[in-house]
Amino acid sequence: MGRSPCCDKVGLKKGPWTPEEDQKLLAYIEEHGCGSWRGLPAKAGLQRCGKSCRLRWTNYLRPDIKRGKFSLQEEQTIIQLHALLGNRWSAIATHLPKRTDNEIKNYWNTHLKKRLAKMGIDPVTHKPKSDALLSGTGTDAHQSKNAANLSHMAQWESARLEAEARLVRESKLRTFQHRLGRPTIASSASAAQLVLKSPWNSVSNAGFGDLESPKSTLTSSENGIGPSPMPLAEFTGTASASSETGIIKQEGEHEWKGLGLSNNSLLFTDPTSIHEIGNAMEDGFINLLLNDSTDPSLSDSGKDSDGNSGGSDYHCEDNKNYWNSILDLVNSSPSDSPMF
DNA sequence: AAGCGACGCAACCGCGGAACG
DNA sequence: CCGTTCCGCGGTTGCGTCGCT
Repeated sequence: MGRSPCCDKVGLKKGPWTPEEDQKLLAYIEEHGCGSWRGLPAKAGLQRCGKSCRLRWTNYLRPDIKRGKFSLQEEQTIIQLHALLGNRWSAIATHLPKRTDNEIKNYWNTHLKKRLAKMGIDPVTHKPKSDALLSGTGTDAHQSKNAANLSHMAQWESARLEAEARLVRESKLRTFQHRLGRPTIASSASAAQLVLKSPWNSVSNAGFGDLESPKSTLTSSENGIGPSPMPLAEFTGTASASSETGIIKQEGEHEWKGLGLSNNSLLFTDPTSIHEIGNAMEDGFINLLLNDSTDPSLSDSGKDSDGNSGGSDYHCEDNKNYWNSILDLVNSSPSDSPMF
């Protein structure tokens, strides 16, 4: 249908932004808000296209951006959400207060992806590389059915998170504009508690008894009150090299150490335990789908910190724990942070 | 001290889809 | 319903910085 360019290519500046340009953009947005990006540059006196202005604002100038090193908890959150969502950086960003999707994407590509690769984990599938190869050979009908179910649930969860992300963004925008004295169109989502449920919520009594429903409760940031992000993992910092596991830890990297699941935290017993992530991503769902899962001891809250109950149950437990931790993660409100 | 490659981050590009007339 | 415009997302690139030789 023919698409006009986002801006006239001639006469528009490209490349790094100067402090003067930043100041102009900031001043304009503080004055008028960021309504139409297309018309903004001309009004703000900038020789840039609207796209460039939007990018500069969202990735750099926004006052609610935290810059600098990612915390361990943030790293863990990114990895877990990436396992769930894939390269949906904007959705991931909504669960990381004050981080932009671009920053998360860059951090993933430059740090986390390499780190997982070093640990023998496919950063795309979050499965151990050997398993990733094997997974393509499965011909069993039962297995493929389970995989389809897994995929289906993951798709729903993904779609739900995207919807959440949109609502959070809208809420943040309204908050900012409200603070600028320009209240925008009222939305039913504003200041309201939003509850989005995944479809399998409704079948929890028919086989997902112990699976904490991936229900999200979003509270608008306008009230400025919200629960603190739950701790997700426990790390112990170390700069030592681990020749046994083949993992070379660099300065600033951390050994992922844990003791099982405790108080909504996913804990790894050793660096190799992260290999369980891949299995958990697939097997966790499959187990949940296949098992009766009515054992109340499988719920997060009652989980023993030992986690080494042994035998095949051990894998099963870990997988459930892993998936529950991800669901817990996405259940935590992304809007708990004071955005402005 | 200079050269060179690796790395990290900011910014750009193209596409998909929502919104609107 | 269709065509057009605009926004936002994800992938990619380019350039500055750092560290090694």
